[in-house]
Amino acid sequence: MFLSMVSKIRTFGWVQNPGKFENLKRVVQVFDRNSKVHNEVKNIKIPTLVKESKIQKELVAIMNQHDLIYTYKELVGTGTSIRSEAPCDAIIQATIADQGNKKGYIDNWSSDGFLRWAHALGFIEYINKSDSFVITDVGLAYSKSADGSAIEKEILIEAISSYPPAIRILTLLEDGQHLTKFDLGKNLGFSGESGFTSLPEGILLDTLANAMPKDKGEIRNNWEGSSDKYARMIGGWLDKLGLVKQGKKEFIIPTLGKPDNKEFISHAFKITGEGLKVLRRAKGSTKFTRVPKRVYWEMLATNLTDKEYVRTRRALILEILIKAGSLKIEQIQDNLKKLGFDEVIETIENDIKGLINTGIFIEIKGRFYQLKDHILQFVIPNRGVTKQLVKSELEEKKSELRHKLKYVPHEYIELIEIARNSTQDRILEMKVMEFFMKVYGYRGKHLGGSRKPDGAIYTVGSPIDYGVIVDTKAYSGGYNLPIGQADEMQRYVEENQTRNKHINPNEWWKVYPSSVTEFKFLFVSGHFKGNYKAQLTRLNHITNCNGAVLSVEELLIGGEMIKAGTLTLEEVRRKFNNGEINF
DNA sequence: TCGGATGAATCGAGTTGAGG
DNA sequence: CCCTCAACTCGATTCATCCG
Repeated sequence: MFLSMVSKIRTFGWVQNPGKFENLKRVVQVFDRNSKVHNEVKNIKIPTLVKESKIQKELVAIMNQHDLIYTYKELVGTGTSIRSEAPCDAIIQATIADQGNKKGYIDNWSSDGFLRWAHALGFIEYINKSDSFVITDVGLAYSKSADGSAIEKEILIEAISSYPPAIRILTLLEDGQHLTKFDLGKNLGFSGESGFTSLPEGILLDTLANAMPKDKGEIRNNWEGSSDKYARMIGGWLDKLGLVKQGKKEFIIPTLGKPDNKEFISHAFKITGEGLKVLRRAKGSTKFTRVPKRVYWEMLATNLTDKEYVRTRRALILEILIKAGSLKIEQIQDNLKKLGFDEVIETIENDIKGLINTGIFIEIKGRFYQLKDHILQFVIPNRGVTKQLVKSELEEKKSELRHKLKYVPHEYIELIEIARNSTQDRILEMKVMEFFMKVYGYRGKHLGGSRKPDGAIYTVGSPIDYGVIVDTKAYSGGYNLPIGQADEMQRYVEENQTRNKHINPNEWWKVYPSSVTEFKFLFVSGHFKGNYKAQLTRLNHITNCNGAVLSVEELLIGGEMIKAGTLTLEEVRRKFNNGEINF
């Protein structure tokens, strides 16, 4: 590994859209001047699809160069705000037809996906300083292999064997289990952190079981985190190569009056015999017989606020492990500190778990960590001394919590980040409900959907059993509890008081058993600001019901105290005083 | 369902314009 | 008039679910 100056920070290694190997091959062949596809794209596709003549001429000209080196921009191009109207302005866009062949080309995001795919499999190589790509020897061999030939398949299997996330999926399936994309997604990459969202399967199945039949298809289609999607796509590739077999998985999820109710998830996978063989070879019996793994700095975090810092930290941990045989966690910590990264042990452990979940074999024996893989050399970009990598406040807070929380599973620490990301509302909603049930020990349900609160929880066997109507909100700047949201809560509290089917036919309040007679309301978000207090007081006066707001950080701390036995749900009950709950 | 498709959040380079 | 630097603009990048 060596440092290199760069200007662009890109993301590689995690592929969202592409699924067809035929299209992958076309993309690789664009880099092979002797291929048919190269000529087709240059002479037919680009001239007909790229309307802007300046761009058209430029793209044809670079495809006519002697050495085919394309920049990211030339390959991927750009989009517009109304994406379906974005003009074709790049090579990969023109190389692949869209679904239904309406426009004749794909958009920049899918083009980016194909680029990442070809790069992840080692068919093209990234040149940092010019932000461009060239074909590799393996890529050229793939390009030249006959379609559908044994050689082609061999090349693809070899390539996927050195792509860590694919090996991770095979490893998770190794003992023959039938796992869904959610099982896999939860254990893939830096799962849980921003950029690696995974939906809690239990909550999803429960929501599915309790949904109206007409809504089930939509839930099954649309409820999917990024990690779940990565898992689904990798599973799909492996299925095509015969290494896993995709088949739906059924679950018995009892609902009210239907104790044997069945639900299914279509995206589930089992390893095949051939898959096991490939996995054994990828693992090898010694470091030297293992298939070398392609790891990139650009895949060590994706959507994180602090991705540059975190990627470099993770890359350095890997580098430390590559250089040493076997190290204690404290030794890794010391080494990192010498490199300017002062981190608590739990952060390093968390990073190593993420590296393992990315498909890198790191053995943990007692207190010792040892890298079992042969990692191909990769570049850690260096943005120069002017831009020092500094830990952000958010990273600081997360590492503090990693240190503090002994009982709460650390995957929940990412709620701190998720709660600030307004695009992750659904994940936050589901995870918070899961947390209340799994960690606090409340009973209840994630509800969601129209005219229902996000969740309803309650106690059983407390001195005074009570129910809480929960609303969550992911918000970047601090949540001020706008009046619209408060009004919505007012409606839920009142619906629960009157319980009139004609007012709300979905009767969401049926979650609460008759033993629960006291109710609270609660808003959960990253942090609160503005006049949330006035809204809480107003709600309390109108509904005669006590409520509160709860920050995600306090949610975690409360969960820790419950697990440690220093807080009870009865004590939590007394904290609903129309203000912010602090433990 | 499969294989992308979509609107949007965010980030950072470039532009503007107030202050000196 | 020219320089500095923060505020703001706008295009590029990357989701996190969505969907024909």
